[in-house]
Amino acid sequence: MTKEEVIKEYRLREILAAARRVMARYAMQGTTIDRVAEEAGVAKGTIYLYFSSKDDLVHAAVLEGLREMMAETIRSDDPTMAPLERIRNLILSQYRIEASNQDFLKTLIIGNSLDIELEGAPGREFMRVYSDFLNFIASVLQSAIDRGALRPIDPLFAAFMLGEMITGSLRRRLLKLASSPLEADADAVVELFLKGIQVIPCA
Amino acid sequence: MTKEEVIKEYRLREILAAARRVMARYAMQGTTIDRVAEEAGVAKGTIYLYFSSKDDLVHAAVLEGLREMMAETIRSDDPTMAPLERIRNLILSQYRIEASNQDFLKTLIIGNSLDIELEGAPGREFMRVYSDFLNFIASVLQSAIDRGALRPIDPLFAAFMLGEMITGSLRRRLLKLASSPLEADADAVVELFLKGIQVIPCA
DNA sequence: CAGTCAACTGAACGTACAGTCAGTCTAGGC
DNA sequence: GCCTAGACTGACTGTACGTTCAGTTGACTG
Repeated sequence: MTKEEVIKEYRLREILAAARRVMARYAMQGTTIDRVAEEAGVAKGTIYLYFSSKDDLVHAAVLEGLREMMAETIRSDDPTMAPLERIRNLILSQYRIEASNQDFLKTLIIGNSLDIELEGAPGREFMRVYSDFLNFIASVLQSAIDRGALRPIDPLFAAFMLGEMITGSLRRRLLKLASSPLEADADAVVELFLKGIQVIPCA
Repeated sequence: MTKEEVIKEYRLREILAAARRVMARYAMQGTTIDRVAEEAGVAKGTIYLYFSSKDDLVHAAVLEGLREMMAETIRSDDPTMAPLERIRNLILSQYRIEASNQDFLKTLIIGNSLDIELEGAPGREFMRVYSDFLNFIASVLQSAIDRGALRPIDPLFAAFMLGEMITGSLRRRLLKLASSPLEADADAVVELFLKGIQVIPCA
């Protein structure tokens, strides 16, 4: 990589990071090119040297954020753990990761959000990244099923619902409907996901 | 109520209904006062006789939509049912209701969404309505706990998570990640909520 | 040191809308 | 049948913001 390429790469990162900070601070509506340019310390026009449009920039920034979070979750996986422990560990990790990105996530899961067309290149890109992640979680669940630790539930369904439960639990915090410590919250999700709410009958 | 009041009330309903149709069709970004006016068959200025701003209109329309759906769920409740049957019935009802409003909900749960400040009058109004609903669901769960059908879980937590699971399941459909028949989907949520995914050990 | 070129700048442009208001219409009272 | 109040209209205004592009900068070359 030449020196110029390094600088360009650095600028790109800087603009993406600035975009995410602006999104976290001003929500989607308040995210303007002017603000991102100011935050990144570049002129408005410069942004258009790196991104073809505002949508392009926003999509890239969000995608990057999600990708990082998913990668971090996957990195925290330890395949040598016992199945249930492994799942519990993944849930706690993702919970922690989502919580530490809550300013960024806030603009995605409460208040205003993305304007994305499911059909269309960016939408498909999102779905591809997300599906990869779901497949990873599903494979972990599947291996637990194979080992007899889980009921033979559809692993993709369970993976999706698990994500929704974690995000939902975070949303509950952001809506100020929960004030319990983070760990207690995460444990409650683990418990609910594994055991449900019904009184456990004798199998 | 005088004749004029009846007419004004009718206009108000018409504008709110038009706003919801426009939201469902064009998503939040594409919802303009011009479009709502055209859809309602009134002039732009007329809308400002009934609502003080675009935000005011949008908030009122969304609130009305949510209120109706919640009321319909509550109406479907039958307190004489056995606890688990009663919960199952509520889940299936809400699932059906959400599914039949999916065009409207789509703009709220995927793609772009509301720009609402949690503090501030509209935000507090939303939370009040939503909390009422959660309290209702929680009371149903509590009565099942009292009867020994459910584990002694925090009922407000469970009520919230249940809502997230149902909405999440609908989101999965909207994202085209599920194509199973609606009933099968709803049943899977019931099952997951009640029993979790773990193999049921002998109590 | 002059010349070249790509990166960068930010004033200016165009547009899409929210919101306004002078004017029109109509129903009901006198 | 005229008058008035207030509901309604829609052309117009103001503005915020995405996008552009003519000009500037500065690093490298010969």
